[in-house]
Amino acid sequence: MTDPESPYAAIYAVVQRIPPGRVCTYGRVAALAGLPGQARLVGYALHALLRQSVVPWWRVINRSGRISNVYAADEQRARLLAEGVDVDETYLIDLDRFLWAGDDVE
DNA sequence: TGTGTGACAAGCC
DNA sequence: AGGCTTGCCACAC
Repeated sequence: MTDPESPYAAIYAVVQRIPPGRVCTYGRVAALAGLPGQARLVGYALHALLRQSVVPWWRVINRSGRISNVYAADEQRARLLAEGVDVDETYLIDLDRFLWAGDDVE
């Protein structure tokens, strides 16, 4: 996040738009950020946010509705539970209830 | 400068 | 339905 023109800025902006108690998938965030199919970039960008709590990176999960984060999966699950998101012991999340389509706020 | 890898997604078998 | 393969971009060595 060195240049505002960098795709990372768009990713961060989208993640910040995710309402509390709601989660979003990498692909969804990527699409909203203007990077269709480039979900890997989202994961890579969020990887650098682990130190910065200015962005709710914990609200971003994979397409399977699970936390693939091997670096802070425990912390992410705790944060989601604090947000009101029901996270299973196997890091499974109900996308049908907590998935944010992005149409809540424009 | 070039090769390999990564918090993924979609397609195919 | 579930598992395997390919594509994509940016960054580390």
